[in-house]
Amino acid sequence: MSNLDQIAKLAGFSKATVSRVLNNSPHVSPETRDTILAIMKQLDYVPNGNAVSLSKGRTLQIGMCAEGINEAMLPFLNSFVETASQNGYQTIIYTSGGDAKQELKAFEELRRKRVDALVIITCVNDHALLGSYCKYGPIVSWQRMELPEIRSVAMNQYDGYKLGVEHVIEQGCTRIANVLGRPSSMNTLSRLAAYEEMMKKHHLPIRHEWSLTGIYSIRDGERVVRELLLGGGEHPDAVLCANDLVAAGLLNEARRQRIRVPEDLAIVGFDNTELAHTLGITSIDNPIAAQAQNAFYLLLGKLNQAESVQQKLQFSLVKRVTT
Amino acid sequence: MSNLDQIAKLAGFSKATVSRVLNNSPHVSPETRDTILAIMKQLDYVPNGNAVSLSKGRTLQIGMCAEGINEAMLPFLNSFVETASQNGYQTIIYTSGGDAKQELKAFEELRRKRVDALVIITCVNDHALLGSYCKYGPIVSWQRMELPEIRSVAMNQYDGYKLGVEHVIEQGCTRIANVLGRPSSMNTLSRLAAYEEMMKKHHLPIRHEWSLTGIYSIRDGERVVRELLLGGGEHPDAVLCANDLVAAGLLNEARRQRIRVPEDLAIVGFDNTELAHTLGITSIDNPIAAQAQNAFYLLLGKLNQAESVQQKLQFSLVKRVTT
DNA sequence: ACTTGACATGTAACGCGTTACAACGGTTAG
DNA sequence: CTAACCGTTGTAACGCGTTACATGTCAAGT
Repeated sequence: MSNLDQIAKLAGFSKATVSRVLNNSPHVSPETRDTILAIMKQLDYVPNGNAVSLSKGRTLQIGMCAEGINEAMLPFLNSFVETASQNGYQTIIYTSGGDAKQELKAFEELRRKRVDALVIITCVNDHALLGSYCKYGPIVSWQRMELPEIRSVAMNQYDGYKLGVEHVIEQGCTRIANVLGRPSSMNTLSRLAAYEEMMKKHHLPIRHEWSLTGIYSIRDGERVVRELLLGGGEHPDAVLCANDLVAAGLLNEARRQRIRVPEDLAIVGFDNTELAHTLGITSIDNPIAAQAQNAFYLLLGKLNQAESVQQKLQFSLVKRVTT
Repeated sequence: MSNLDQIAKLAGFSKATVSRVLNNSPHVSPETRDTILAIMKQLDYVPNGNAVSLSKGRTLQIGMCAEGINEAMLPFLNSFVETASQNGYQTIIYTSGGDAKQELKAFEELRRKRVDALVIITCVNDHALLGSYCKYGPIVSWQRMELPEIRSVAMNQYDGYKLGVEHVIEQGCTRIANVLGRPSSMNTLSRLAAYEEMMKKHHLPIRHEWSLTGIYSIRDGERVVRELLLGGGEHPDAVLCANDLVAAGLLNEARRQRIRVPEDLAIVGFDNTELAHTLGITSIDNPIAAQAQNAFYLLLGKLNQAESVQQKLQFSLVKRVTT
């Protein structure tokens, strides 16, 4: 492995000049540049990334912190990685598996200068703890955050959810259930608030036992059918789901149980993923890719780009066969 | 930001001793250790990751190179990231979007010592070019590789595919179609070979126009219905799909076109993902998570673990409602 | 009493680029 | 003819830990 010193000696210049060539400094004569480039090519030289990071004080790496990678976050992940890559940044994935200790390691990497910034997909630790890492570098969250110092690219779920509630009401549904994710998250609270407001507006009854939380996956969605639709007494005639995965599980299990969709049960997903398209699930479109771009530009402090992306950010409802 | 020098001065010891404390060297007296630890805590010190990587000559980071992240690779991705994390390694995602230049950047990161090793999910560049990077660090591929020097954790698709072909023949199908991925990849060739062998064995006709390639996604799967099942003349009565995504698209579009599954058409997926479970697609189970673990241990040169994982590596067929 | 060795700690070089500042030769303005 | 300046290149310190080797101390072994 050759290093900068060797290049300098062979070329007959100082390290500084070689470094200038590497960094495209204008203060190098064309002949010198050519000479040095030739030697570098000859020795098959590339600068050591760690040395560069150490002396420059930045790594061009951004950490992404999540419990695990699932279908729901793929659009965000892909869009973020791509945007970062276009700007010369790489993305490191930290998964915690829901373990706070493990997640903390990701935060520490910011302090240790292994990454220049952090994107938080999910945060298991206390938000205040996360906030205490803000002094080590920029942090942006996809989720809504309680802490003002951590910026978030999440949109107010309130508006999106209202679209869904309004839609099923227009379809003639009156017994509307909610299937939600993390119990006390801002998302869940916003969605519930939207639900209650719309129900009140239309003078429909709010049945709290029809709002389930802690539902995330396909399998969770299947379980919901039993809990919500198979017991005795009255059943909902519409379910708004935490995401399309849940909607898919619900749809599938409902059909297996001979519940007719949408005649007996309307189902609305969230995020409008490929899966919703495939299964024909009505879903609330959430411009996730644009949020990811925003996240990146916010981290870089390039607000202008983020603002220009902002315009794309609004919910819409895509009607398919489940409503 | 405090550094090791400051800790050493404040504690009244040399840098070397402080470093020993950081690295849990046994050659430090307990009192010294306590003193130094106390100072470190007081100054809120953590060692700079880049400096550590530079002097140790390794980063504890592994690069993962793919065209983009999709559902099909999530089990691999998650399993790999988790295994790596348990062993103190982090995973950096490089996506190329199918661009060879972009992919090359990922390879370069190995040479530049930004990552200690590489896992290749898909390789757009010439395999020989990838091979030329072997001298910079360990490389393992998920895909089968033409080059012997690059190890692969892919299983021989031949065996798995045979299960699928045999299964649909047992179900009474005789006009069997293949829907495959990358045209000339080893996977595709193996699968075709398995198909031809089984068809010959059962004296069934091989119709080359029923083997499509370049099909990867849900939408591709939907398209296949038009190409394979809607024209005039004879149609296949079974389709083996490149993966579960394709199977899902195919199933969905087939139903939309009033083709009865499995009566008129049997569908078999590949990989046995969550999606196959959800949609009730018969699928060939591919122990992807175990392959990912293998990949990691191969990279580390810890063959023993890899071998112990090896036992789990065999295909099986999971029958569901599409056959 | 003397060697041998274990243990604790220090010294200094090393890994590899980057960059502030200095220096040198030559040009141009006054 | 000189001061001011530009372009080119070098010097040396810096970013921050790690580690091979050296040194000093004290106890066990003979």
